[in-house]
Amino acid sequence: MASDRVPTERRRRRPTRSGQVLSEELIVQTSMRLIEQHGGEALSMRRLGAALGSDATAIYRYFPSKDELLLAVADELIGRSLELFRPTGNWIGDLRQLAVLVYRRNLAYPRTAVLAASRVTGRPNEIKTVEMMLGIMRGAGFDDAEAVRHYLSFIDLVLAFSALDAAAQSGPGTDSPERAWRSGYASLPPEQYPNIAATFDELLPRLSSSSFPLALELFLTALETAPREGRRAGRQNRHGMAHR
Amino acid sequence: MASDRVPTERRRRRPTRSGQVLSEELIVQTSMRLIEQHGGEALSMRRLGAALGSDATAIYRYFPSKDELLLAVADELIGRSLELFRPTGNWIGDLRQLAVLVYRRNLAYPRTAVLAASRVTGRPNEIKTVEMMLGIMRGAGFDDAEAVRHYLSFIDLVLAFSALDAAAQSGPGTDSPERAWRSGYASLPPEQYPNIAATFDELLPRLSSSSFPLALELFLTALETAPREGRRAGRQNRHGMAHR
DNA sequence: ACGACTAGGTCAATAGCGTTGACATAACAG
DNA sequence: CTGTTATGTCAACGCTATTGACCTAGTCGT
Repeated sequence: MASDRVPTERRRRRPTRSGQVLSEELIVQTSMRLIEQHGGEALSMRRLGAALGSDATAIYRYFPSKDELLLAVADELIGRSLELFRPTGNWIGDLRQLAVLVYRRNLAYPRTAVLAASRVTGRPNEIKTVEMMLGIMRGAGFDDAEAVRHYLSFIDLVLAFSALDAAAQSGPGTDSPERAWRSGYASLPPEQYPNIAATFDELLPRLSSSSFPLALELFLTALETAPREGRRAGRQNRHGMAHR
Repeated sequence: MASDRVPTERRRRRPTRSGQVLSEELIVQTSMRLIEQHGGEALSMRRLGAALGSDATAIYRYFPSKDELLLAVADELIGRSLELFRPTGNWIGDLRQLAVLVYRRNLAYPRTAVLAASRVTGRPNEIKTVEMMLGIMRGAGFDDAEAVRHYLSFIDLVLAFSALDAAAQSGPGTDSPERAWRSGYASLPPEQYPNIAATFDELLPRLSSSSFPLALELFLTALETAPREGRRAGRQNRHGMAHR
C-alpha cells in the first residue's frame, strides 16, 4: 500500500541548463492554477503537460510521482499563507493573525486546500511554520508538553475548519452544497420535518457562512486563560474525556 | 462541470425479483468493507463488481454513477452513527452524545469518513439527523436563527475534526503521518529549529491524539452559557469578526 | 397459458488515467 | 572532441468510469 517511500536525499542538485523550459516552481504554479480553475479531479498529468506546453511525462523529470507534486503544491500553499505574517510580540494576537492568514489563504485556494489541508508535507514551508508556532507557544510561557499540545490543537482547529469550509465552497461532486440543499430540502413534508420547515428560510443563507471565527475566539480565550507555568512544574488535565 | 444533476425522482420503484443477486444495501455494505480494507482509492467499479461476484457494470442498475454510490455510502455512515443514540432530554448531554457518536463512528470507518464527511447527501439519514439536531436546538430555547447558527457550528465542528482525525489515521499517500514526521523532522539541525528540537520527544506521541474532546467541551460550554431567548425577541452578535 | 414487457445481468468498447522505458537532443565537463 | 548527463518526446501498459448492445428469466395482462 505505497509503503516504501524512501526517505533518501530529498531532491538531487539540478543545475538549470539554458535550454530548460520547465521548473519545479512553474509546475507547481501551473498545477495550482489548473486545480482552482477546473477542480482537483481535473488535474491530470496529461492536462498539466498540455498547460505547460510539454509532454505529460516531462513532469516526471521534476517530481517522482503525482503525489509528490501534490505535496509540493501543499507546501506552496503553506508558504503563501505565511508571507503576510508580521509578528507583533503579542502571542495571542500573533496566533489569531496566523489562524486568519492560513484560513483565508485556504479559502482563497479552496480546491487546492481540499487536497492539501490534511497532508503532512515534510517540506520547508511546513517545517518553518511548525518551528514558528512552537516558538510562539513556548514564548507564551507554556512548557514543552503544553506547547506541543496547544500547538496541535491550534493547527488542528485551523486546518479542520479550513478544509471543511473549503470543501463546502468548492465541491466535490456538485457545484455547491447550496444547490443540493435547495433542491432536496425545500420540498420535504413539513408535518414530518417540522424543524427543517420552520427554520428553512434561516438555514439556506447561513450555509455559506462559517463558524470558524466563533470557534477560533473560543479557543484563543481558552488558551489565554490557561495556566502557564513557565519553568515551574505541576500539571493538570482539565478535561477527562477519553481520547479515541 | 457536472452541472446538471437532475433533481428528478430520487429512485424509481424496484420490485425485487426472485432471481436477484444484488441490492442497494449489499452494494453499499460491500463498498464500505472494500474502502476500509484497501483504502478509498482502491474502490473501483471493477473491484467492487468482483467482490460482489458480478460484473462491474451490474452496479449501474442500482446507482447511476460511482458518485451517487458514494453518497449512499456516506448516508449509511450517518445512519450507523445514530443507531446508538438515546435521547435523554438534557439537551447539552444529548448534543455531547451525538457529537461523540458521530466522531467515534467516523473514526471507526476512517477511510470512509474521509470520503463522506464533507458531502451533502440529501438522503434519508442525513435529513433525519438535521431534523433531530434542529429540534434539540429549538427545544433548548434558541429561536430559529440561533438554532440554525448553532446547529451549523456544531455539525461543522464535529465533522471537521472527524474528517481531519480520520484523514490523519488513514492516509492518503502515506501509511500514517507519524512515519513522515519521524523520518523528516527527527533529523533537522537543532540550531536552526530549536523549538522543534526541544519539543520533539513530546511532539511524536501527541500526533496520534486528537484535540477534538477539548474543542467539543469548549463549544458546549459556550452554548450552555449563550443567551437563550425562548419566544422573546432581541438579537445580538457576540463576535464581530468578519465572515469570509 | 401465452405473449409482451422489463428488471437485471453479461460483454465489448471508448476515452482517459498514472506511470514506465526506450529514444532523441542538446548542453556541459574533461 | 568525446563522453556524460539533463531534459524533453513517444509508444505502450494496465488501470479507471461509463455506455450501449445483447441476452435471459421472471412477471404481468389478457
